Amino acid sequence: MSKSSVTPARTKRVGAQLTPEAIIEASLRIAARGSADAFTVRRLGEELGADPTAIYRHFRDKDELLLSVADRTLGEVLDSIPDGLDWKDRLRALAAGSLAVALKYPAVSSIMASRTTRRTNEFRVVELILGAVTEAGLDGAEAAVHYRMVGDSLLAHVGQRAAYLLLDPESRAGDESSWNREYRLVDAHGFPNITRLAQQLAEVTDDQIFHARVEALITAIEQRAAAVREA
Amino acid sequence: MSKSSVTPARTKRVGAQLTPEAIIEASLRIAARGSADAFTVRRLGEELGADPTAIYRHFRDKDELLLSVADRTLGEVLDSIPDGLDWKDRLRALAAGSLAVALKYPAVSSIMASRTTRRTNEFRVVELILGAVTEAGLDGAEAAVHYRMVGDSLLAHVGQRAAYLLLDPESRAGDESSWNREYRLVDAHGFPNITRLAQQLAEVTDDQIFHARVEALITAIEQRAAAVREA
DNA sequence: CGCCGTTGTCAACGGTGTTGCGCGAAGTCG
DNA sequence: CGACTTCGCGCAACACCGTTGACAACGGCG
Repeated sequence: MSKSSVTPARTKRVGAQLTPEAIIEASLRIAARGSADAFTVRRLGEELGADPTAIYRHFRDKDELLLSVADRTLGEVLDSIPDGLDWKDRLRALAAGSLAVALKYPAVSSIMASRTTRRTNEFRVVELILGAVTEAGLDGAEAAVHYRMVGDSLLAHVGQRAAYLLLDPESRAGDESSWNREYRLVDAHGFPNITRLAQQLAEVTDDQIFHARVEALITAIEQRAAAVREA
Repeated sequence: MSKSSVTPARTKRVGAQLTPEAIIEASLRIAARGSADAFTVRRLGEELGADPTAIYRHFRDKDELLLSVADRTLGEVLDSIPDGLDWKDRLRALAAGSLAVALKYPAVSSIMASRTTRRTNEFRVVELILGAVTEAGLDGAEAAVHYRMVGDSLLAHVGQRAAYLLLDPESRAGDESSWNREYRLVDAHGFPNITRLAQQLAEVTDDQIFHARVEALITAIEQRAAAVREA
């Protein structure tokens, strides 16, 4: 105890087959395969060529591993954002990057939709959004609330899309075709708007929705900043 | 086949202990208890005083039951919306009602955040939102996209809040305290905005965020309608 | 009455995350 | 250099999950 607590960092065995890094990378490889139930401890062991339970020597439980993996994907998002953009385009780039990464690792981001990693890359994302709303002209409590609005909305939308990707094929088929089936058959008297817009509802694309949601966030910040400036 | 298809409704046994109704109500009772893993087939059997697998005589699988239960909760939402509101207040009432129901049955709405029930009450909600955006002045593809924006955003936010409620206590404690712990300790040079706004970030309430998100949706519809009117 | 479909029970299957035990090798120290 | 400790790993097992198939009891109907 006396000596080991003096040099705790050196305790690492050189010949350790598994490292947190290797486990995280294997997790990403599995998550990228996309199939719904892909990311299990046993499959992770398979991918690593090791016993599944060996993972527990490096992460307390699957949740802690997941947080680490998720933070790694946040790093990918940040790397995709170019410098020199104004606040609006920075938020747009963040949104687009988040979506791309979420669709790349759906198993991860669907679970993380309502979590925080509390790790370094998350701090960088928070800083980025706060910088954007600050540049837009908000500060103090206003900035804090609008950061949370942007962060939570982005996370939620991206998690939604990822979760949808993970649905078993039959459930997804049911959801997908509903606009062309169930919604076409509703009673025209009771549901005039659905009846009138059935065709357009079936034609809406995910990208249109995503665009509308992102622009709504930007507009909201803009409006609030304008109101503050006036006061 | 010939006779049973003539009177399919009468096939019901009079003495049937279990009915779809009873199962849905038991599910709601369990979901309302709130604990994370509460809603399992075995616990449902316990609540019903029957064998867990008896449920499969009335629902194809747990997913189908879940869709039915979710649609029932949508009914509760609709019942909470008063008549005679203009489109903005109708959307606000829908949002508030959805949140209230989601927090009442977190186990249900957290799973349903990226699903559609394709059942009657969902049609009514869709009709309601479409009516609102129509009243706001949108039509055709514009109305369809903005309906999806509102519907998906609402579902996502509400599912997020519900999922958070279901987190095991230690994870939730970690997430909750992070604004007062990890975020207070970041490097002031690398993260000036976080450092400056740490106090305000810790003080943001869920209701403030919810309000901001709902108003952002309304503002976006308003702006789009104004732009369309001008053209 | 006797058939038959419906409904509940029971045991079991394959899957999940997780833990306790033992082994063997790497690092430390007399 | 040998003994001792430490620790990463494999193995077997546990509790729980959703789901299935066989079987028994029961009611309605010919």
